[in-house]
Amino acid sequence: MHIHPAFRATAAIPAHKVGEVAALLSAMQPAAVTLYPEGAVIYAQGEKAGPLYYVEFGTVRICRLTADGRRQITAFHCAGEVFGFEAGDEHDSYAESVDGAGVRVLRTNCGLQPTGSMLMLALKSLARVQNHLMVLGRRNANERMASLLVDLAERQESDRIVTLPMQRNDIADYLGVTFETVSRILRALKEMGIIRMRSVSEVEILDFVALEDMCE
Amino acid sequence: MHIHPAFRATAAIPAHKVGEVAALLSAMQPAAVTLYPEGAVIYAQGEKAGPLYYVEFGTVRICRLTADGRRQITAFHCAGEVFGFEAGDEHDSYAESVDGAGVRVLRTNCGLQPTGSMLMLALKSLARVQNHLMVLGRRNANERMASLLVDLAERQESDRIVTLPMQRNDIADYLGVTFETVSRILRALKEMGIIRMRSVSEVEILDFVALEDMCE
DNA sequence: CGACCTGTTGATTCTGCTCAATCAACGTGG
DNA sequence: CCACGTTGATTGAGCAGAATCAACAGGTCG
Repeated sequence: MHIHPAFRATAAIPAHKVGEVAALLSAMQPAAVTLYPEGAVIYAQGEKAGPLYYVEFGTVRICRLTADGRRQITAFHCAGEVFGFEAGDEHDSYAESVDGAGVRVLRTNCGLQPTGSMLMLALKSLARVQNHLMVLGRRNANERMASLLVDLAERQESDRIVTLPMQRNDIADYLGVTFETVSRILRALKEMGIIRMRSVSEVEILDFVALEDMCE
Repeated sequence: MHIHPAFRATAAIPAHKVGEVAALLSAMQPAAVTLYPEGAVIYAQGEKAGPLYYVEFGTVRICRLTADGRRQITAFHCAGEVFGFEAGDEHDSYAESVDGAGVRVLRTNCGLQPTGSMLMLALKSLARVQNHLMVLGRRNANERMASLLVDLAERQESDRIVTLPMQRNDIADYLGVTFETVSRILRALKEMGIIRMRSVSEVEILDFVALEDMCE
């Protein structure tokens, strides 16, 4: 990853995501895009919460640690999505750039009344997390990987080629498995003729229906 | 369970829960309490969403099913809590009474602007689910059980006696394990001297610190 | 070139699941 | 009152899936 992220082609923001945040964006006079290089912290655990963040390009991971150092990634956020919701006045998760991400701060001016679109976005986050809860609670490793691939395919609006912006370690901590298991599952999916790796971070989906069947 | 739930003593609503929903309750002219007997469906999957619900007494479970019938309980809601948030216009989870629960419908009159307290409650739900995500993704069976016990202890405002309003099956589907494993873990915790069972649904916590250590 | 990092693969271990038996509590009907 | 069926909980034996430990490959960068 020697090309500076700012100079890479920015992922197009999927059409279905533009509408739902347009109101919020215009209402909040978003600041300029800040560029967070790979691995950079956007906000830390324990930091005072408040503003929301809008992903202009790239990918962001939301993480939480256990006392003994195990990490769980609770969400990835791609271009066009909003993150940073917090119930208390402190972040109990932290956010990092996965691959060099451009992020706008949305000033919510906490005093003002929250807009309906803010509630709607919070509910989107809730739905997404609830869905992931199901995956972690009741799915085996194969199914977990399948659901990530389907999820990314939908977000990237392509059922042929899916790009994995994050590395194996991140996938593992998102799916609640080890990175070795991620490797093995990808191999298994290859041997089943469901996917093909074009490169280490590019998956070609050969049988999308099979993937979907695995996750519902 | 031959005593009709309406005649059982209603659980006191913990003090810390009254404040945060008071505004919402008064703003929404809640309807009368509806009594849902054990196992009754409060809303179904696919049903049109809209109203929120306030738990007056008893416990409610929020569930989701996989295509092949596996169930994940994404949340339990106790007296004083609000549930029913949904991102789309249909419920993609369903809600059932665990033990005979009294529930008020909060009419949100969807057209009106959502109140700040509504957002706040949605964020509380989000935080709770994110926390559970961590439990399912990165904790073993013992730690999962411990976190449920600590959670219930806090909600019931007692670090000595915790009542389990739900049965083993429900606990299992909440923790993402089998009900046999729940039994085994309770035995293990007993043998470690951390808990004692006063009855099948009443846990006496002998070493609260040990439990807390197990879940953070 | 050599050090390092990420990813892959193999061997072994172990946690929790599956299958199954047993038990206790409760309700029903003779 | 007792025999019986049902339901939920407990316990055991064996197994499977994923973790752990370890070796190695390929690419990148100093």
